[in-house]
Amino acid sequence: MRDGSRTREKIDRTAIGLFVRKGIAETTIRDIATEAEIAEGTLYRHYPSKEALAWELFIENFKVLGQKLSEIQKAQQGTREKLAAMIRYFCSVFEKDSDVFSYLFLVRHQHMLKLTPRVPNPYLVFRAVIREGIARGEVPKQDIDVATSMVMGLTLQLIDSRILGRRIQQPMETLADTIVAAVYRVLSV
Amino acid sequence: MRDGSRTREKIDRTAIGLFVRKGIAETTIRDIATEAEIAEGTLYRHYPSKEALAWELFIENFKVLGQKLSEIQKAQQGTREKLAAMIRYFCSVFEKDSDVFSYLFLVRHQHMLKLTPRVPNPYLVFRAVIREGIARGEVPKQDIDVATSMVMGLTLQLIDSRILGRRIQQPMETLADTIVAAVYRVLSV
Amino acid sequence: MRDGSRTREKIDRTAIGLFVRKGIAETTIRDIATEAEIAEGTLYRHYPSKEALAWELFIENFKVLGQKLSEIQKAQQGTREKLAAMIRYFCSVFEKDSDVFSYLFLVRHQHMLKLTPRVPNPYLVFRAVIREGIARGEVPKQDIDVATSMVMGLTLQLIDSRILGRRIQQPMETLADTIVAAVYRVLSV
Amino acid sequence: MRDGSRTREKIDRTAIGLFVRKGIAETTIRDIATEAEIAEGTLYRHYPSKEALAWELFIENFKVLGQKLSEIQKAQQGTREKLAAMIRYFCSVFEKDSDVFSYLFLVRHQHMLKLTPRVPNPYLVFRAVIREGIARGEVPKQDIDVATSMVMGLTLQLIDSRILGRRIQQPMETLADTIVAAVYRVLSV
DNA sequence: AATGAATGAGAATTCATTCAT
DNA sequence: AATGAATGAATTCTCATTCAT
Repeated sequence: MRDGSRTREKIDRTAIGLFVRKGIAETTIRDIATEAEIAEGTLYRHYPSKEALAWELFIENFKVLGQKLSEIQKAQQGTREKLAAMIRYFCSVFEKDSDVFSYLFLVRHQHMLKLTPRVPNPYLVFRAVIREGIARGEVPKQDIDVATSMVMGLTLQLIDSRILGRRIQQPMETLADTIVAAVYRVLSV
Repeated sequence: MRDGSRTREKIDRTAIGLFVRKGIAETTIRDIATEAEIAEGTLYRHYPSKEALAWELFIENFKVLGQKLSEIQKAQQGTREKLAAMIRYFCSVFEKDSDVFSYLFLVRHQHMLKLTPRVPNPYLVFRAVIREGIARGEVPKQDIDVATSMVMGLTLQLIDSRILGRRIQQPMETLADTIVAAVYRVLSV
Repeated sequence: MRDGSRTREKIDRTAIGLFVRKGIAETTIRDIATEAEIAEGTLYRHYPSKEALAWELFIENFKVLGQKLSEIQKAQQGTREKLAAMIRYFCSVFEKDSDVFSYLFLVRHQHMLKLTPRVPNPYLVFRAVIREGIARGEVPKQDIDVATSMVMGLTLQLIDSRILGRRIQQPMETLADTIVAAVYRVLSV
Repeated sequence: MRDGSRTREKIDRTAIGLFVRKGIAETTIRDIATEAEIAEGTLYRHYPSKEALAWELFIENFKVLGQKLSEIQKAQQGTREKLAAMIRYFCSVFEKDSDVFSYLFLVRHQHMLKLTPRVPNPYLVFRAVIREGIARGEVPKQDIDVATSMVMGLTLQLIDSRILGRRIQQPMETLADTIVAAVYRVLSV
């Protein structure tokens, strides 16, 4: 049991790193096994297939992100505070574990359609907060999905530029306040 | 003599469609050949490899988009008009040729690092316009790259939601004015 | 008719050169067409297939070599003179058209078994001369095929070293007398 | 764990046999796999490509032959004994493992230019012995490379005729003494 | 006669997965 | 649980040959 979970963590970390750097299709089981210093067959003790590995790594981290956002949101009172806390969390997650965040970010299109409404979902958390803000009168009335997309766009595109590492080089945490301010200007119609 | 340009166009259109729908790695040469109604070998008279095909389809369309944006921007006087025209163009391109636009959108991370500064680049066109707006005093002073990322984020995330086709269903062109207004609020610091 | 034979000669020369330099299997029709400055389809006006091309180039030149050797041999009286003239001819052919000679030399194994006894054959000419020399008492009695192989080996291995161009660098014609002398010592049992 | 050395030997033996019988280009991976009773993919666990397989089979056996000749030569005192032992060894190798010998013989031209001076090389061993023989006064003074080529030609052409199997049918070992005698007559200027 | 685009059978190679140890 | 040799289906790519112009 000790060994088992150690090995699995090594697989997870290695796989996410390679998936982000080379892409899933371009990463072979052998690549993962070599970098994780295990045998190829060993991977199959922990995951039934490469596809399952990619999916699990996505869905587990996606869920956790959704849950965390949900908790963070609940801990705040006003809409502005909720959004601010969520965006700050997004930024801090990226800085703390940029591989995991980048993985979620880069492969989300491939998996999005497989998501059930049950799965805790960052987009839906943002959406709920904005919807509630409108209901409470803290945010002007507007199309909720358009607003949610724009709010997320402000955040994600900065992270995107940061991942590409070309333009944005400051830590995302530094930018959180800027984003929050922009989000509020956008939402004020 | 038979002229290959017809064949090439068929390959291009088919490949982009499949790449967007299934992903590049998941699309086989046979898939493309079958759907384009050509022989597998024929593809190799037009592109030396699948990888080259994916790259050419990216870079050619990427360049054209950059060039078009550049022309559109030049045709306008004020910063607001420039940004408005560019965003409207983005939206209209997506509606008119959503496969090409989606392809650029979805694979840009894989190719971005291979771009030379010489290649006409949508991001850089936006950046130049915003920079000029600041210089002219039409836009408040602020970090140019942060501003550019946020402006693009507003637009791209809406398109993203549109591609996933779940939340945003209205045509992008309808949203252009909403985006432009939001962009201006964001830029007003 | 003018054009036809010109084209054919260009094909022949180009093909032999490429076959010797790269090997037959490694030379493509496109290689030949490009270097001969013709279209790929044009080659098929002159030869029904690549295999036929390789074979014709072999057998035509092989026959000519056999015939020439036969004539040369007949023009001489004594066995020694016959052998000397033949070896000199071998050497001079190599110097004058080393691609053709190398081609015959390098691919002979692939084709040898397809030869009919009717085809004029250098080995058989040498063999006949040696056999006659023994019959006439000009050469000591010995196994004819062993003797013929050794005589040809003396000549061919020098040409081989010359083709590889590493050790033997003087023109083969310079070596002819040395070879003839060695041949005679070998045959003298 | 299964040990791959058995499999590798089977690949080697099968491949050499097919390469000699059909030619390298004409032998497919499938041919080898089928005859060796392995899967096609298995071959690639042992060699990275067909080309690498052909090269390794050449260079490994070439080296061994060079080394053996070198040892054999050292074990003898006089030049005549050295040459005799080497030629006898050549003949016996051909009889014992005619596929390996034929392979070296038939493909040497394709590989010769890739050889580094470091690789133990049969030609160079013969050359060294002849050079030493001249230095010692046991062989008349003469051009060393011409002499070496002729000595090897005597042996190799007989083997060549034997491979083609048409004229020479007696075992090479029977011919060794004949060759040695001829070699000596050739060298005696 | 010549062209070169198109064909498609066949080859090499890859790699997720299995399985004997 | 772990290993890594073996598998074989699937994929990319090659290239001799055909054929419309």
